[in-house]
Amino acid sequence: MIQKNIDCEKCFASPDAIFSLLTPEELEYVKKHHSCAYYKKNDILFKEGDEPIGLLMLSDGKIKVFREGVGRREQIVRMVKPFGLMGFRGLFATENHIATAVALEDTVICIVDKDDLMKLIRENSNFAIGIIQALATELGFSNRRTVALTQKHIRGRLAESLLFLKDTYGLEDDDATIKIYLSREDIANLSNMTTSNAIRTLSTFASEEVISISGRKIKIIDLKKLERISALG
Amino acid sequence: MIQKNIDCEKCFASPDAIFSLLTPEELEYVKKHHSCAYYKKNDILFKEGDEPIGLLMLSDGKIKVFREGVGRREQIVRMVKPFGLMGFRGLFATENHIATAVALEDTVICIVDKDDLMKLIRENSNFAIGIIQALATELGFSNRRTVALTQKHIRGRLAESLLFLKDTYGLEDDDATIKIYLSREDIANLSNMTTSNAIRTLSTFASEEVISISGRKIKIIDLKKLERISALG
DNA sequence: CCATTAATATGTTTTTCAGCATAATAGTGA
DNA sequence: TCACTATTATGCTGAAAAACATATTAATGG
Repeated sequence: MIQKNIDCEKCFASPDAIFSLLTPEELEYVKKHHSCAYYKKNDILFKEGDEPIGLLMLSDGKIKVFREGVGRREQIVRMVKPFGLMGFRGLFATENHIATAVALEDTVICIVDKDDLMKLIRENSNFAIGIIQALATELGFSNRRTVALTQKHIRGRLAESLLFLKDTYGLEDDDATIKIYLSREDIANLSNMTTSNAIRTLSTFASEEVISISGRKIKIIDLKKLERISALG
Repeated sequence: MIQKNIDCEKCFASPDAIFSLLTPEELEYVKKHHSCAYYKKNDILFKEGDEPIGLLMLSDGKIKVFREGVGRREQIVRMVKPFGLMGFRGLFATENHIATAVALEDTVICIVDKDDLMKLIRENSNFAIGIIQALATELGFSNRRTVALTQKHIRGRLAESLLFLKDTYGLEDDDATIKIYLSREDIANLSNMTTSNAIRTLSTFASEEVISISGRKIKIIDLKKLERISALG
């Protein structure tokens, strides 16, 4: 699965990626020592219980990270977009992965092994602060999400998920269609509801002309209304 | 509210506290530059929307951290025990507080302002890693909790909360009574249910002889059973 | 110490949503 | 291409939990 030193240039070039915080020497070092991995749609990057191997940066593609709860029902806790970091939390909490990561489309990731990661954190305080920022942002997201998922009703949860997907992956050229191709089941697992209810509620939103649906493509027609539904709960 | 340089010795002496990672010089510096703050039961440490001022370490007491959701209903996202860190997440995510912290009993905290905090993180990689560990652990907790709160049924959620309180604050000398004094409302806000349902379900647990209740004191009678209820959902 | 308010307790009603069933449609592999 | 499977769609039923109502008990302040 893992091929050495191919095709993560984007990770090293993008100003959005955490590697932009490295010194030229460190960057050179990482370029030499990292690995790349390629995954096809539905491939598993890591599973709950696996030992973390280091820092994974998504170079290309989309990933869902979920936990299995009661009755193997999955709850998506994160959606990753390019240059997002994964897989290193457990290293620091000294535990194995508590979630599973699956590619939603063909995906390339960049891997920095744990020793190199620790080395960078120790040597470069900017990089360490970058890691802290990533965790702090993610924790904020998680706390907000906990409350939204537990307190909002189905319509509110689904509306919030759609807005979240829009914010995360953006819109297509029509400036309306959410740039992700998710099954109804994934949308349900993101929004803490059954697949039936995700389908049903999406249909309702469509009939209310808040969104329009064409297969798995979801177009936001009335953003204000969608935001209102989300805010109201 | 804030008095300078009094009574946080514990924070500087405990091997459990993050300050144990500081060099003697840094420790001296923090001892000189920190502040102490004293709060009575129900006092607010910080509110959702407030600007973070630095790192808060709980020296003595107990604190709940919650977010207000739909209809001002509060969801507790964290319970802090001595030497736990608070209030710095927003500094790194560059946003204001997204939650409110309230003292559950008389409380002493130690405050390191943000400039000093940044200085320590930049200078001492062990300290930086300590901060990373705190965030990583908290994020793991939050993710687990999201799934438990959304997927488990009332009994499972309440059982889990009781076990969580036991693990966080420990047991009294009888090795059974949970060492915290919480209102039913707080228990409900921790467990994502209405106060009525918290009261009702606690009564049920008592009648099933899983716990026994004496006012706000909760004694765990059948730990195995409680764990089973929590695991089952 | 009493009056007032807050917290706890418990019963009843209503809403929300999960669970199940069934059908139609879309995807996939031999 | 056709058979087979997965996904989407929709209706119906029942369980779970919120909302509401009303006592009862405990805590608090004048």
